[in-house]
Amino acid sequence: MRAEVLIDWFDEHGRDLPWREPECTGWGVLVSEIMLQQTPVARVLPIWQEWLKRWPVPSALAAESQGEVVRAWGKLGYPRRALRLHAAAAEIAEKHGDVVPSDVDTLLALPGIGAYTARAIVAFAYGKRAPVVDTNVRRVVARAVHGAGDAGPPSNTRDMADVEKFLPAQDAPAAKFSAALMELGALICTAKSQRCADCPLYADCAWQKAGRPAYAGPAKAVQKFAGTDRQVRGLLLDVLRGTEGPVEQAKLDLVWHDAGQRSRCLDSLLVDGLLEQTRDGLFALPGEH
DNA sequence: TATTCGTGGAA
DNA sequence: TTTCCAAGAAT
Repeated sequence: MRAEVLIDWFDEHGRDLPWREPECTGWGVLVSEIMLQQTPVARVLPIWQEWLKRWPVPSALAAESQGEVVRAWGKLGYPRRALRLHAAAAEIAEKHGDVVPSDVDTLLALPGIGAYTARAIVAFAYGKRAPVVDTNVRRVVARAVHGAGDAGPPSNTRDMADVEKFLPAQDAPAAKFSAALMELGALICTAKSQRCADCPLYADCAWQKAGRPAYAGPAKAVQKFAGTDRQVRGLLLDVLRGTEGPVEQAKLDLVWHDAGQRSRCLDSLLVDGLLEQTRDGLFALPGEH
């Protein structure tokens, strides 16, 4: 894999996303990375714009109530991310002078920031060299390098070692290479309907040379949604998002027929801190009563 | 390592 | 209509 070829392609075809603008702060990049975990760019864009305008620095978000942050998270999904981002903002404000850390280990210590996000921030916010491995990168490497139809089960150590081999030595080109690799997976080397005719790596892609064989690894578990606790939790939380103050349990009872599952999900939301119960037994978003 | 955690658009 | 999947993290 030629880094230079990929970088040239990125310069010409990469999307103009606001968190890629030179004036975007480390905080802006951090917020984008958290929001983009498992959520498509198109849905993140308007919420990100709103958040950065409303809370331009970590301390601003930290000063907000948890409930308001959960409400502003809207329907991006996986709302525990909103609580973790709120907690990370507080920690950055208190311990790091309101500046997003620029080294992997410090970032990894923050809530909601794992192996991918820590390195993405280091690379994209600070232009430093770090192996950034997400689902796009894993797929591109699986195809272009290993000649497989798709990536097998993740192994962070092995996946990062794969990328490390191709990562340019200098900071700036390495950071751009990382962005380019992800972008290729997002725009060209997609999970389905690949656009191989437009791929800058076409000439020496191992998958092409092998005749583009289908994925041969272990079957990937497809996540169900309808009828799961995730759906019920989402329905329950949505009632609170759309309401000003606390609500009675009777109001929540309307969203799902199975009382046992409803109760279990309500409990789990309380445990997660996404909901709280008031002294009168009403339910509210955290910190809003 | 395998599960769990939302949501909505596209094929 | 159903199925797939979209910049993962925590446990």
